Amino acid sequence: MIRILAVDDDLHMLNFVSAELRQSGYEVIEAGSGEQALLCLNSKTVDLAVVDVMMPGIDGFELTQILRKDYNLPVILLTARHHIEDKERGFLAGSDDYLVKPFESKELLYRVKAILRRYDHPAENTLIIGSLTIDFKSYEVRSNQGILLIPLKEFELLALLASKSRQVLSRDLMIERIWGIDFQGDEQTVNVHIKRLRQRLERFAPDVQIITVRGVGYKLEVNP
Amino acid sequence: MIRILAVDDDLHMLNFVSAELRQSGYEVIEAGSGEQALLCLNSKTVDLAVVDVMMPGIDGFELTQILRKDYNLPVILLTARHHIEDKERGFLAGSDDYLVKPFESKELLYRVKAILRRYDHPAENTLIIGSLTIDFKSYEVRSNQGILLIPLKEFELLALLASKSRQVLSRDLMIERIWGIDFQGDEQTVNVHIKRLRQRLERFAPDVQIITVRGVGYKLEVNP
DNA sequence: GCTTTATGTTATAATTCGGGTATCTTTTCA
DNA sequence: TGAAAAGATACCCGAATTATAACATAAAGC
Repeated sequence: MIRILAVDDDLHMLNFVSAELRQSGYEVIEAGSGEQALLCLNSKTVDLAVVDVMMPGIDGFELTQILRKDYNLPVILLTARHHIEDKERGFLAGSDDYLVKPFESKELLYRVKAILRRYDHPAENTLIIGSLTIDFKSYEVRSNQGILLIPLKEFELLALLASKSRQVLSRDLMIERIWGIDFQGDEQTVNVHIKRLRQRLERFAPDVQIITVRGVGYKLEVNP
Repeated sequence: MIRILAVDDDLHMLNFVSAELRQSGYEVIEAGSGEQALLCLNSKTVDLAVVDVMMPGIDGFELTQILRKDYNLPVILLTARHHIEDKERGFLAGSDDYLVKPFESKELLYRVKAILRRYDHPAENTLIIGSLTIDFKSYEVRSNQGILLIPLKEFELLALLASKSRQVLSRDLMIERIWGIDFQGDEQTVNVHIKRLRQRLERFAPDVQIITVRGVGYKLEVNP
């Protein structure tokens, strides 16, 4: 099931959008504000976001930036105006598409489809990285050495690193994604978990390595 | 260099499109018909296609289908009409986006960028300068000699110089951009980092050189 | 209820960077 | 030509960053 996050402070519009999307077989999560949208993402994974530009608090541009950067989500922006400057801001923020209200529902659906088609949708249950297979459903990690059951936090850390393999992720980002925005603890926590994960990988999948980039964060690399 | 295939039987429009794209730094290959477009693809690889709908022979819809299916190319369709049926046909054929003529050139450019980004096109996260590739996501520098991991400050310095290659940058500017406005230290610091960077490049990418412009600053140059 | 495991904290060790400084080299121009 | 300025180079060392280990709870399993 493909899950779409719809964000709009205008309830009327929000209902319209989600009704149309649901009718086409998508699962829709509704959020009345940018803040609420981010909360939703902590508990649910989604495949695409449809976001209104004009909102109090975190506005559409800001939200788009966060969704693209931290969650790697495709975004369709909705706006009442169609000034070129708005489009410029939207695309700069990283939106994938831009719809001017009022629009026909078909228009929205086509654009949703086009984007999902392009994201060739690896929302599967497993992720293969080097000799490792990470199974999100069973929370297992497999390699040619067998099945490894690892603690949740380490699993999440590995999954996060693997989902953005080769990219350096900051400790900050990891904490936000794994522990949540309101985690009180230290960044040292990440270091410790990295250490534990490394120990496991060392024996279990020596070709997968966690590289430290001093001053920035960590990344996952696969050696030949 | 990102290469875009522009297809239109209307030469006036074709010139407009390719001029705009070229001005933004893309390499453009022009084709006056669908048939010609397919011919081009035999000799050149391209990253994206901008296709007019109304063409004699193979029309835009048909071409889109072929490009998507056989070449896995993203496609932006251009049309004079904006009937919803046309958009429907376009999206069904597999286009990624749809622009109605007349459109502003910026509109086209944003959509091109958005699509390339959607494809997670390497060009969006990397800077290529001579034999070097600077990867901002992995903080790696690659050349035909392999992968180089360099300290953060040197990486930032290289990235800055590369992003403005051939332009002379003052030490002042570099400090402001890399260390921040409130850096207390000496301009000598820059010299030292330049020295270190030079040593690295010497072995790793001899075609890329940091030139001193006495009394002004440094610039990056690529030798043939 | 006892043992084991998970997870965060704290303390300490290890490492690497990055900036300072001293000295040598080159350039410039009086 | 030679003194002064700018830059290159070599080296040092403190401090910020990260790694590691040991510990303390809490949760889960038996």
